[in-house]
Amino acid sequence: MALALVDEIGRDAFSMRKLGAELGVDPMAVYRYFDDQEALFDGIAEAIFAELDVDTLPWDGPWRDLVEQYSVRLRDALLAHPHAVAIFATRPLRSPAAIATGVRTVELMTGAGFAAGDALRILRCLREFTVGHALGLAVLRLGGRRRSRKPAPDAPEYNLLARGADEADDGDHFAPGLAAMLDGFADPAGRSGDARAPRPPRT
Amino acid sequence: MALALVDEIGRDAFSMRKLGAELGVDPMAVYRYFDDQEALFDGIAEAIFAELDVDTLPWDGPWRDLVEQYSVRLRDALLAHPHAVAIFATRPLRSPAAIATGVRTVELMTGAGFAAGDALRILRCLREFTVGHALGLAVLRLGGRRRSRKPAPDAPEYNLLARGADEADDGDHFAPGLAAMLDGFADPAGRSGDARAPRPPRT
DNA sequence: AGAAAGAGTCTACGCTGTAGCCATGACTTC
DNA sequence: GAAGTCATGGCTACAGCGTAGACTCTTTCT
Repeated sequence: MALALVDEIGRDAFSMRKLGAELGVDPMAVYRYFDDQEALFDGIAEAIFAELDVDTLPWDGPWRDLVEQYSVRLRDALLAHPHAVAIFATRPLRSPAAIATGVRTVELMTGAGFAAGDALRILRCLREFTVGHALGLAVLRLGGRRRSRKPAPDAPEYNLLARGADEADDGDHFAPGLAAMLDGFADPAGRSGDARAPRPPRT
Repeated sequence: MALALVDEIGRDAFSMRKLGAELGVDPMAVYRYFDDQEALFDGIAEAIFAELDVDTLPWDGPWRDLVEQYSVRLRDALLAHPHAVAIFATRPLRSPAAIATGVRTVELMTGAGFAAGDALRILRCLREFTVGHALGLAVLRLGGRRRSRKPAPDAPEYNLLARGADEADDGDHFAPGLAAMLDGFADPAGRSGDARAPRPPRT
């Protein structure tokens, strides 16, 4: 499986020839099933999307729970394949399954009173934040090269950034960020109203 | 200039040899200045960051204006180089200039009452959303291949997603998303009133 | 004067994506 | 059974890639 090989050796080291070798098959045989490497990467993106298992999302609950769950699952699925996040992030993903999920979500949100355009805007924001987060985190975790060499707490150049980095883990801002964005969308005028899921306390 | 060449022919078509040809120089000459292609791409990312011209940001105003301006400028700079967005998004950017900007921003936010860790979390969220947005948009705009073939409004398969896409342009959700996230961070308890008051100290 | 450093060039190696053509076996249609 | 079609995989070959290593030429420092 192409995704597994990318997970193992990374996107840069990946090649059609190695994929063929992994499958015990001539490299050119892969081209029977995919037009070219781009198409194969499209398949990888779809495979990651399939791991979301969108059917088991809380489709019957409030829209906020649904999109929050969706975002968390997407994040987790992406971080499970750090070497493939960039592949996922750099293509549109117009597979029927993805489109169907999008339609279903917009339907649910229009049912909750959103205009279709507004619903789509919110979903795009969430997706972009989630993908951006996963990509940034994957890059950080993989980028083994020269590590950040953060100054020690008693060093003179120990600045606020370093202290902030000590206080904040690399990935623990996703849930707060997601909640903040949803809060902002749910309550755009600052008025409190109907559905406001209780936010998990930060830290 | 490497960035200009990437802008022109795209990242995939880019090669050290073509860069050398563009500069009217032997391809290997580039290796005098950059260890390898990765280091050169690091330089491209730094060049994009330099275009932000962070010194002219509203450093004397409220933190929210600052980070909002910063995000908008980052988005604009990235979208000005659609072929290079993926390059920017897939490396950590630890240049001195970028670190100094981060330190300065965190300083301003702690001055406004934030804990350093919380400030850093907020900045990370904004950066990830911004980069994710620019990347998604660049991919959409460049991905010429099979266009989306959205169904016509009177076609039977004209669904809510298509209607949403008609109502919402590709890129017009960035400002609302940014505002929503900032609203959410400024008013984390969901209570209306004097927004943008930082949270009481954590733990 | 010589030494050292910097800049650019040339060659070569192992790797890449993939076009084109051929071999094989299974299945369909007479 | 015979003949044709089709899916699958193998092999070869080509143009291009990143870059290691050794070389030359020019400028600057002592």
